[in-house]
Amino acid sequence: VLLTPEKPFRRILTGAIIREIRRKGKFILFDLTSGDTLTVHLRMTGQFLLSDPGRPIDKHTHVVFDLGPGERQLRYRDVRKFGRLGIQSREGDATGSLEGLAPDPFELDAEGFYRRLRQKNRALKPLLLDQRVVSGLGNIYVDESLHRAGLHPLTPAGALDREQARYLWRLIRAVLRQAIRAKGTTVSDYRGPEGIVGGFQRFLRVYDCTGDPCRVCRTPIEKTRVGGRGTHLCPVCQKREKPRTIRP
DNA sequence: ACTATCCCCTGACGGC
DNA sequence: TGCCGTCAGGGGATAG
Repeated sequence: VLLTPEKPFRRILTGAIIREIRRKGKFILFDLTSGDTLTVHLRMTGQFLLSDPGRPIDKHTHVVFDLGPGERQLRYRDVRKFGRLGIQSREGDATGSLEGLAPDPFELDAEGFYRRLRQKNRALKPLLLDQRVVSGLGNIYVDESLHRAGLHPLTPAGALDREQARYLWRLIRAVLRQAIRAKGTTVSDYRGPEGIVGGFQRFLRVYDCTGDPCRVCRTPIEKTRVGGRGTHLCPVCQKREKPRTIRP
């Protein structure tokens, strides 16, 4: 392992062996045999790409990992440079801290989710995007989950009863599972490590569907702004009023 | 405790 | 063609 960044990076990564690659929320975690962990967040435009070592390094590639003789290189590319690479070191810890990060939808059960939004006055969408409440959900998957659950993004989180919270949780997990199975959502930049686009954009029902007819009621999908984020919804299926649970 | 706003950075797109 | 404003899968800092 090798390359560009700072001293602790080179020191810890040079010659390191990756024991396991994990995910927590939006973080990719490379556990090394040394006990240290490389933590990565791709943010908006970060990409890991496997590349033949001979290929020229394009101008947006910032880190190159040599994986060993005869292996392709793992290259970190990031047009907007919002992504972060850090090291969680065994002793002192350092740049790669995941402190405060909530469990993700595969680490938390429906009851735990309900407890986290119970008696909260915050609107549902900003709450779901808050990585200290639940991790792993971004703008696309929140919009998609809320539409499938028939919930308006501004619904006060505390207004959901236990059954409604469980229902939303089930749909959140279903959306994420399907998106993972489809290998991600490519609206524009996302690429998998082999450079290929994801497949979940084919299943989007509101995100990036402004003006298209809602698949449930044919009402045109609207785009608004909630908590400073672009927000897509069906004005008929997702009423601001009292939420209701629809059994599938 | 929570909201809104700006900022980080680059590229794409629309209007003039 | 060029210039300007706006917007983008995220999230941290700061002011109110």
